[in-house]
Amino acid sequence: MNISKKLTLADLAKLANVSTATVSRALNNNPLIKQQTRERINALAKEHNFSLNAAASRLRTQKTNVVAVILNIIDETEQSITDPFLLKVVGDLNKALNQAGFELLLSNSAMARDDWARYFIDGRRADGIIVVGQAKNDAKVRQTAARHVPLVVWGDPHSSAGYVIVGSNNQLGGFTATHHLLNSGCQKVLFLGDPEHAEMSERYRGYRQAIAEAKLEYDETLTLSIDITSTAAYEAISAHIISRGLTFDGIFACSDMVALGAMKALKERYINIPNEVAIIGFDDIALAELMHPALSTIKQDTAAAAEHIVAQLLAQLNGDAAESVMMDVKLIPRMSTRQPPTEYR
Amino acid sequence: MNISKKLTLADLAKLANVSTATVSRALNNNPLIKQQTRERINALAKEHNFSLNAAASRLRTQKTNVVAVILNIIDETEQSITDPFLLKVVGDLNKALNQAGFELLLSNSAMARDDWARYFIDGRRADGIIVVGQAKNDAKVRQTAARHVPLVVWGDPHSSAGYVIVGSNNQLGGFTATHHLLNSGCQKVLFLGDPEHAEMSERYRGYRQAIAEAKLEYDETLTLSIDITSTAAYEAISAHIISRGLTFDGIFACSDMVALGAMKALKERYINIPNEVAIIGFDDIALAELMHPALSTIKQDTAAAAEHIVAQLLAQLNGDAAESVMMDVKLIPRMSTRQPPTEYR
DNA sequence: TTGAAAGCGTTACCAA
DNA sequence: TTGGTAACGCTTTCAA
Repeated sequence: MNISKKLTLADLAKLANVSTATVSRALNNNPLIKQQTRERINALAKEHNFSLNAAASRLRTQKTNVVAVILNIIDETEQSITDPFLLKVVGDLNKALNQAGFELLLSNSAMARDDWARYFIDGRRADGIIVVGQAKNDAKVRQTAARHVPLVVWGDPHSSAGYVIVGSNNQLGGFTATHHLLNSGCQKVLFLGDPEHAEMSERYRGYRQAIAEAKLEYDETLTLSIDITSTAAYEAISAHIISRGLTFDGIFACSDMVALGAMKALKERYINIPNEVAIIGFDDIALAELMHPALSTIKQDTAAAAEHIVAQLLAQLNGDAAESVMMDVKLIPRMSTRQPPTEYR
Repeated sequence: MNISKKLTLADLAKLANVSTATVSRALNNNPLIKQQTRERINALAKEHNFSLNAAASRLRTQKTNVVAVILNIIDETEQSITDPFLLKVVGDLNKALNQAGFELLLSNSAMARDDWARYFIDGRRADGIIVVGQAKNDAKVRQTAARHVPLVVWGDPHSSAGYVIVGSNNQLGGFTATHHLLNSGCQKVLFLGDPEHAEMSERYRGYRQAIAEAKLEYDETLTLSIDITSTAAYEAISAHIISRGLTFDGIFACSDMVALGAMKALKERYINIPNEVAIIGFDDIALAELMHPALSTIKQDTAAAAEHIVAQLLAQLNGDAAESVMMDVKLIPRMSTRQPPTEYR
């Protein structure tokens, strides 16, 4: 369109025969400005396709209206970026941030520079930081929190670590999942996940608690510690069956992706789900109900979580007190844990 | 840590007993600066945890080192943000952009303001724009391209639309997929997708071409036009079988997610895959091989694509000529199209 | 090899 | 209700 040099606010002021101060106020909907003037200037701005220079505005106001979102995962080994659950969280965060007038600057721990607070906050690239996932080691998160920058972490709220955490009640989720399996007739429930990983360790705690409350003996060979990926799950279940046989009749997988890997291993051996082995996951990703049999799971409400995360971040930006939030989880029973009719039992 | 006011470059200059110009040059690795001075200043900067104010820097240089990535999908109805393929693309773009020294500002078409060029480029929020997906209607993309801003689109390179496109050879992909089904013994191949959608329409073209080349008659009742989601696929296949019966023995699904929806519909009816109906998808998402049976598909190399996209964007930023790039696709045969042993045929 | 100083385009204070 | 003007913190030209 217009190849001529980019219009500045000063140019617009000249065109409108007012001061730059007036134009600035009009464009920012400052109530001081007379209604008529505001409309005139806005019309002119639209006509000339004018838009404020964000860099200048940010320099002047010391505010960026940007939030850095860091996917805190270690490529390859850990829960990888291919996990649809993470995308769901990012998508919901994007929506919540936009509604609050912020933009989303995306990073992940493999890329973000060593010092998040320094790079994003001191460097005036963002006003606040959201970290998705506590990973196995939250050293970087702690380091960031120590700088007292606006920060909210999606993780496990049980771990009171000196920073604000929003997350599901993982322990209850683990308990509910395991309890559901036991209720469906399982006697030997296997845990498939990473008991060292912040959120997963809480799910594991819930698992142990459900076993204990059912007065069942805990069998440590039924705790399979793996990376949180489908592939690792597939391999672990396959290896277990090969070396020890089918020593379990239920699986609590610490995420839906992990559950899918396990299901593949079972199906390959023509082990019937749920009759021989029932299985339940965690997250309720879109794929869960597309599986055959449809995968039972513990649903995390990511949309609501995203709103809480943004709300807690805004509180910090306004200098108010922020607090961790524990989200409820919900059992979604599907075919993969369906109790068989009595005559077959 | 340091609660005192944020250090500026000027403060650092004072501490080092040099001018601001020298500090600026030192921090930006300007070769004019004496080695020794540079080291001294860098050490001081590190010691004081100094970091440049990006806003000021951007204002001065008129460069942001940010690229806006817009997920061009319409929520709910179209290929939704829950498609893991999109996350893969975003992840790979993030990596490629970081390597080139850029950050990724994430948006989606539902959120990005009406005029992308104005908002991101004129507003100095980003130096360039990457649009992921041409969607059904590329009006917004054309409008952006008309502004002659640095822009690269992930889409179908066949559609020469006045902007630079990087994407797979979708037509060949569609042909290869359909040809593979026919080769595996299918006679009546159903197309499941959206022939109106830019990339999908090319896959559809390939499908038609393969049918024609095999001298088979085209049956229009075997073209199922649906939104590009698993749910729509599940419903369409279910409805088709109910109303017309099993009139097909192969399905070319325009994406893996669509294929998964179709598989669910088949399995629910105990229709054997691949013996009664073979099925192939497109994308090769991580889940494809986790399905049971594992899903045959056409693999798109997203990592390589991301690098091409960034390279073409960089070319435009440097004022060089940029061109569309067509990526090769690859057939990944798995169990969902496995030819049964001869004695069963 | 370094320094002085002019701006980049806004916003917000103080006056009018 | 509006205007004049001094910053915001950096980079870069020109001079030394």
